[in-house]
Amino acid sequence: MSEDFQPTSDFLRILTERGYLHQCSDLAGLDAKAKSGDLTAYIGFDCTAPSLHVGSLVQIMMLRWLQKTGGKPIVLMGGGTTRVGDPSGKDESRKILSLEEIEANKQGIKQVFAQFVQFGEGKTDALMADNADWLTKLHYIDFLRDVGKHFSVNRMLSMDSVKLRLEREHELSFLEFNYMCCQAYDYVELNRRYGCVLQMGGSDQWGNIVTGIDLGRRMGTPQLYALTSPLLTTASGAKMGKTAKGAIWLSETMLPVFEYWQFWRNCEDSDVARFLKLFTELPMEEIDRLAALQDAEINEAKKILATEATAMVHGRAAAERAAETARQTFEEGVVAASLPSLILQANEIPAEGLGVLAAFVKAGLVASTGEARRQIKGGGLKLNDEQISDEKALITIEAIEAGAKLSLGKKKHVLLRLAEG
RNA sequence: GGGGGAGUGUCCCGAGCGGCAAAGGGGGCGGACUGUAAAUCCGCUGGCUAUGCCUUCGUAGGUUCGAGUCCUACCUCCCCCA
Repeated sequence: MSEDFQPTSDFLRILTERGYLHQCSDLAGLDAKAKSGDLTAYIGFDCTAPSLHVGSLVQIMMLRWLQKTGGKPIVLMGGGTTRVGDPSGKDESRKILSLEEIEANKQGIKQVFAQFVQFGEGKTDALMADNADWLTKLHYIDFLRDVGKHFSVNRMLSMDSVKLRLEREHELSFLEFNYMCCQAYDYVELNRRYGCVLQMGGSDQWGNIVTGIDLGRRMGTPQLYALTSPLLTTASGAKMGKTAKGAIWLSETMLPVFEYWQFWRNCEDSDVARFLKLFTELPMEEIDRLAALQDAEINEAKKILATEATAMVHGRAAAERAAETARQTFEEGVVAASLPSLILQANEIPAEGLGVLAAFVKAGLVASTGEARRQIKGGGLKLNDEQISDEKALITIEAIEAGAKLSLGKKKHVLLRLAEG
């Protein structure tokens, strides 16, 4: 990488100073292009889930910055490539999703984007494309002759996405082997349709992106560019956004706002500065000030990080509500009514009361009654801040009406409530 | 095409003389200590109507009172020869 190069375009300057930049095929060339005020770039997202999670947030933010600095972002939905399945970073083939599922996922993902970029018809308005529009119309023999002849199997075999499967001795189907060809072709197609000259993505996409540039050159596109962001891990090396309890989703229906806020609040000290730069839009001077805080004071920076990052996804009002809920819960020790809650129908509760094991499972705090038992043994479950020692304990309707708070550890809380009427 | 080896707990890596819910790590979760952090120490890390029952060792059969372990076929992978 060319550490010496000082970008002069707003876009690359911001990406550089905020830590989005991992690799770029030609910084100087791209910088000039960005400066010309006519930069169209895309990032592809496969429709494998009904929402995106924080693992994709870096990419989303890059599109947002692109728009803010005068470029045109294209969000490419992988309606076609999702039917193939990207082998990058996966041990096994993903199960084939039905067209309905893919379509539903696409809608969910589109909603997430509406929070971050402005869609429309204007020059810098974002555009949403779907590669199903062209990939599903290709004819096999024509595609092999026109596109396939440009691919070298020798080089395809050396790509990380392929090598991983080979090294782990897992099967790689011919279907998946073709994924990179589809992605490369997407790039060419987006250039022809919209004049897109930059593809961005996570560092694991480098190979696929460069393959697209190469294909473009052979098929007569103008010079295309590649830019990747670092693969996000926490300071202790764990992959971002994936916990045992599930991914950190960006959609409220899949993860309560409070828990999203908590995710950022609980980051490691050494991640604070990096996360502030990547996931908030606070000015750099402010971030420098926050990052300089030491010891317990850095908690202030974490709260700001949590609120700013949450506001980005869920809106300022919801973020501040989450911050207030956290303040009451952790700083005052009060039971905040705005904690995530589990609404129970009266008929779900047996006359003698609801068993604690079942209650914790229903609340989603533990995955099974077995885990609930184990947590009780380890002293991890609490009812209204009292450690539960008897796994047969019951929670009566009266107790729920009086207010019942279930806790796993010190940080995860769920209120039990009775449905109205 | 011929010969040799391998696939283990649905997060990963990896032991496993026919009695195995299966050693040990890493990761994760909980406890102690803290600042809702890190580091450190301790516990847990198949499911259930639970002193018992059910499901797990690539897939499908077979031998056996009993199979991760032995046999057969198939799938996938690695190595050597052609």
